[in-house]
Amino acid sequence: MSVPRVRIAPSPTGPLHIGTARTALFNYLYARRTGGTFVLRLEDTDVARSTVGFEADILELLHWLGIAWDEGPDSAGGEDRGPYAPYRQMQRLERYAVAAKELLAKDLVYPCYCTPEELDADRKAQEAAHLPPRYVGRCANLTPEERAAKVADGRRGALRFRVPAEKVRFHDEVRGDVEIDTANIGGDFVVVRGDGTPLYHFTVVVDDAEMAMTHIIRGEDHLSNTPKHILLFHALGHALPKFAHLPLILNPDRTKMSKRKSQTAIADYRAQGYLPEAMVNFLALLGWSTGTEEEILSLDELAGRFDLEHVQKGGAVFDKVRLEWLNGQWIRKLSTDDLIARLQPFLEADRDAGRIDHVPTAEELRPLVPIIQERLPTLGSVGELIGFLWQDRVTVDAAMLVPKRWDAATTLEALRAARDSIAETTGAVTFEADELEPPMRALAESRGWKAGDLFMAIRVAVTGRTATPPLFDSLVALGRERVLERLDAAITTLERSEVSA
RNA sequence: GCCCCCAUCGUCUAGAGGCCUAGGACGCCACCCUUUCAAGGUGGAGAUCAGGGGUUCGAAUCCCCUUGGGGGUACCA
Repeated sequence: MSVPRVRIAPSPTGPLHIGTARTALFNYLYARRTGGTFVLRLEDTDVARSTVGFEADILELLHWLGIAWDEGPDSAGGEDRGPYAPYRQMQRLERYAVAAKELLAKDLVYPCYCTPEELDADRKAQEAAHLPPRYVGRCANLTPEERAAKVADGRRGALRFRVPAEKVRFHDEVRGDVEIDTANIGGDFVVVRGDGTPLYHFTVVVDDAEMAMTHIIRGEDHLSNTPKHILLFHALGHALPKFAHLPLILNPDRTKMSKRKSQTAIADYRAQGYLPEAMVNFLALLGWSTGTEEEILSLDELAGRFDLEHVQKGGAVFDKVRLEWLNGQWIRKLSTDDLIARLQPFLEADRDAGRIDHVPTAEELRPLVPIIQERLPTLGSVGELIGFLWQDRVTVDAAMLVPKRWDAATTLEALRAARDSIAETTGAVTFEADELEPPMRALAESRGWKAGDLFMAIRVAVTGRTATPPLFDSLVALGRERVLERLDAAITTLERSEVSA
């Protein structure tokens, strides 16, 4: 067989969805593994719901994930690239019209003048009679006179495909042989709306045929629709591509992943600080495995291993906890400069949201990388981790300042002693972690305190939180002046609560 | 309702008749490391392979049934 051609065909009716991204990824990986061509086509025939904003979101986030396509539009409203242009269905309308005309001429398709009300009544009647819903065929055998009468009556016909009575059999690359009786697909289905715009099942086949797709790799939700597509391929006189239906990505309750129950927009994951490397790695392993025990894999490594044989048949629950773990793995692999660069937008967002008062420079950030890199589950958690460094002041209440095993009086005494020690024994110039720690340990020992308790009191006083990166590194990052200021403020807070108590 | 698909630890999965008294990873628990939090290390609990019948010397792996779950059933995609 010739070079494989595969595609992703998103509808710009919503932001890039986890499921779409996963399907795009599998197609991309398949193309790269086989030396094939990966095409992106925009299915924008649902004019009422399609927007350029969604188109922009989809294209941009696929780029962000590193999923590159060989043919199709590169950007929203941008020009198409590739020999089968255009790749937006609304710009391919004549082609569908030509195909429809051809089918009409062969009587493979016929005009249907049924009104929505009639159709609705049919459906209700069938439901009441416990019959499966299907088009009753009212317009299937209209005479030319009857048609003319309908038209004269002002009715605009939709085009319906004549579904032949047969069993459609096909081989699915992941599921094996599938057989569906056309008696069960709902009767003659509409292919072109009354207003002349084509419908999904029609456009997808016309385009897949014209664009010479060799493999249709898509979600399992299309498995039941495949007979319609096969019938259409035959009607159009085109050879069948191979089909591969991927297992669905599921909500925790095992229903098809949805916006209602899960976070489905890729943009939201990016905004929270998930790395594209982690998203891709995670998505690839939802419904596919290498067959080995490898699991931390880059896009290139995935492309070198991907195959349809190891695609799972059953649906896969989207486990966000596992994603977070993988994200941590990828964050730890980043170079210092790379991490700093990727953190920047998140720090700016923290500043814009008022969570920090100013954004550190790359040089301020650099010495912190060793102590934060292994503590970041996501890039977005940086503010939560070390935001106290760029807040003008931290607020702590007296209760929080007192370590578990201590009382307020001890804490006050300890903070005063620590403050004095830092003020007296360390200079601004040599304010280093190595120099800060010994006097504090000595202090704890001389008073019979556990070093950990002393450290905790200082930690809370200076950062406003009980969980932070190592204390002395935090003090160094804060600088002598601010450490003393914050210790003073904490001491004052404690003194006041002593008085009122 | 009807049609189709699916079914291994809570989750993602390895497994294509004997290598499985079912392996790995996430999560969980314990311990180690340790100033907190992480990260890391070690160990542990966790699946009678949905259930029942076959086939076979032998089945998680093949067949059938049952049950459960999911998807599809639009002039949406």
